[in-house]
Amino acid sequence: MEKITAIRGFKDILPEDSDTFWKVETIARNIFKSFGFREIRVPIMEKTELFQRSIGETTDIVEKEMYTFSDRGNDNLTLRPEATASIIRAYIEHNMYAAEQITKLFTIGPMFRRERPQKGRFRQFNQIDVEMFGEDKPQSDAEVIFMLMYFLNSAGLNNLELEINSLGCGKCRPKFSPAVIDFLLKTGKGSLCPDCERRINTNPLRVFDCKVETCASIIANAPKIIDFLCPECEEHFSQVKSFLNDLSISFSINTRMVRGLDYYTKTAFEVKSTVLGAQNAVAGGGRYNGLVSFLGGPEVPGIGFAVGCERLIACLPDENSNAFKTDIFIAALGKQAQKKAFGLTNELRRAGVIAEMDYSDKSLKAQLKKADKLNSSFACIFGDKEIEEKQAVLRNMHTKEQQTIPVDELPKSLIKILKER
RNA sequence: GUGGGUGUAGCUCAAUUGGUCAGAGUGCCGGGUUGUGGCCCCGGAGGCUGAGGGUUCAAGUCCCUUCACUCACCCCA
Repeated sequence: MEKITAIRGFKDILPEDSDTFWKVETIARNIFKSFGFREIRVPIMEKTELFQRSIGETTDIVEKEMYTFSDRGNDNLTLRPEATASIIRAYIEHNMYAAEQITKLFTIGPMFRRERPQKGRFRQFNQIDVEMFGEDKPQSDAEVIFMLMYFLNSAGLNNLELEINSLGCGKCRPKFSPAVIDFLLKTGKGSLCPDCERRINTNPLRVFDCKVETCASIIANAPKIIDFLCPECEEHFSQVKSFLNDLSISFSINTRMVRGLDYYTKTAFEVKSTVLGAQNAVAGGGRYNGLVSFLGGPEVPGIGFAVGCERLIACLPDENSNAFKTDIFIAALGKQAQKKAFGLTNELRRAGVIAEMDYSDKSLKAQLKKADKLNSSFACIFGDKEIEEKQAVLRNMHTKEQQTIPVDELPKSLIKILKER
């Protein structure tokens, strides 16, 4: 029989790693809460149209990475490649903008992108996603970035680089794009890499991101977005920088950072780790002031970011040994003891004690071996003999010290000892 | 989608120019006398050498195909 394996790029998160995910998510929830963000859980699938409209028809995500299919009712559906679109959809659908001026939301869960897997990149991966609606003040940009950095540091990340940029708005971008295209056609024609030649027509701003050396050297002299910002965007950007400085957040300005999704305006930012390899972006985000209305909602500004959980965990120093610990192992010897121990073990568990036993009536030696393997702090030796003498033995597995406990006080005194240690 | 690397016991890896090559360590199970774990010693289970085809007297070892994993490009978290 041929064995069935998981889908390519889809990973099982095994118990050892699951603990780490749990820790990271808990830190996120607690920190976000203190900034006033509340959790929203949105579906994993949406109508394809939602992503096409929000992310942009010509982006790589929409063009070739989405898991899109028709279901049995011929509805055109897509497994979400990111969370922002779904959250905005929910925000509009439930008229959340009417209930309050500012809405702060976050969600945690899996995203799907059909890319070629590599280090730090999977087809199903988890993101922690944060969105804030209704506020356009530069403080909010700084607040969100500050919260992100605070979270990443709290999760245990150290070697991080924060890069920010401004992408302008609907007023300044139309002036900038033609300037870039013009420059590329004049200066770069023929010397750009094939990908960039193509980008001139499809998405000229992306040329800025190219890593090919010849392209990079050409682009070094290209017009910069920040030189084209309208007075409003310029003021906003300088305020953001100023507030970040006030919050002691160090950053660098990357005028070539453009980000892959079409909807960003004004502030864009990215957090990179130096220890990850090629896929070094741990988190990224930005402002998207036109998107809510573009998706059918009111004119409400928004800003948000996403953190890649797998990438975050990948750059965590791997000291955390998530060894499973057991409080007590009940070593039952004999038929009668087995029967009573079964009740005892479950009684202990009901009291919140991590208790284990063995059902096969093995030798005491084998059972203690098992207790040791389970990383048990204590072993309770509980045989027919102990029942006879009405005294069970409690063995401390670290110190080897043993004490006797009256059998008829059994669950109670064990719970007491274990809770008080 | 494109390119490179890799695929041998649960895990990490060995197997001279194709010729007893199917191994080691670790892990797992058991034992080292009567009811006391970790160390040590001994024993045991466990592999159609990723899959399919070909060359050969003979193939983990060569060739082809395929699948998977992995790294990089592309793009992004």
